[in-house]
Amino acid sequence: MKQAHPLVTRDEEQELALKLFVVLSRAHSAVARITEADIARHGFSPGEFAILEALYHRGPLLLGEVQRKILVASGGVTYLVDRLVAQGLVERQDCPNDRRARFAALTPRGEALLASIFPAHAEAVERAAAGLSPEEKRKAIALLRKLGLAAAE
Amino acid sequence: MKQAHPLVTRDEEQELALKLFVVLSRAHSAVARITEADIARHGFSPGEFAILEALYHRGPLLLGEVQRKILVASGGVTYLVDRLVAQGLVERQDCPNDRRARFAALTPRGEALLASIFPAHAEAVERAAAGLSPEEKRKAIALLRKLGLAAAE
DNA sequence: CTGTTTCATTTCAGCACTAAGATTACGACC
DNA sequence: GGTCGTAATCTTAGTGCTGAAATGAAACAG
Repeated sequence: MKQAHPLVTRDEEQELALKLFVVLSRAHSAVARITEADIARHGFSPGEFAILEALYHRGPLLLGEVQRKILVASGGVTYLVDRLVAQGLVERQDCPNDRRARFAALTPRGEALLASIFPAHAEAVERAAAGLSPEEKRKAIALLRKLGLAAAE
Repeated sequence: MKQAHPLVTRDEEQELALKLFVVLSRAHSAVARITEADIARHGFSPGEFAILEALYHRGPLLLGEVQRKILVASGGVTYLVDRLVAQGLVERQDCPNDRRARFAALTPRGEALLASIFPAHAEAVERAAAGLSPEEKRKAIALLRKLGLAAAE
């Protein structure tokens, strides 16, 4: 299909890949450090907050959907949802069509909490990403999406 | 200084930042999943391998330098170096100028091991990054570096 | 010197999460 | 309508790492 890029040797290609991996890791960890500090202010772990955010924006989700969305191991979903249930922010609901499956959904209290803390969180994310202009953000989004989709096969 | 970008509203800016954060997280985790699977083949955790790699490419490093390079908590360096010392791959060396500080350095066995496994690891990273052309990799590297440096303050 | 502050590393307790296996339920096919 | 493969969730034991406090050493002020 696509011929190897003729002006780039294998070694240069490999060096680019290694460099890309380094800056990707460092950028992610620098940005995550900021957003996670904001999350920690409210006493949540990253995984807990990821679930709250997913349910807040998409409504009730099957636990398996939650797992795919937030990328944790199967046991992790159970663990995290249990903790949020214990805080009264999330509840499990039986799935009418499939007795194996269950929904996770925000309780009214969880809904209210997220409505109150999400705007400030979005601003923290905005500050963390403030190093790029809107054009640059758009380019970075397109490139990262392409990279991520290819790496996920 | 730089005027707010006049064609982009606050809400659009925030949405871009949130989207960027999502694709950054997903790209990182997709790529890391591939490289960590390769690392696990040799029985190392990501942190252990990061230390081996740093010492392999830069030679002996002070433990504090290792910490900054691989971005772990202070206790993490001690823990990880201890494990590598127990496997005979790394050794601690006293620092002549400062009795508080210590170097970590590869042993001959660690050096030989890395020489034997690093090429295949580099190829795994190359495959993980194969979704982008060399031009795209260069653009992504520049953008991610800018983003990462700004987020790290 | 002496005291205080700062720095490099280690110790230790604890936590967020993983991975493997168990459980229960669906679905399709004889 | 049993059987078999597969899917969704939960259980459990364990791990890789964090964060705070402790240790010991340097640096600097007075």
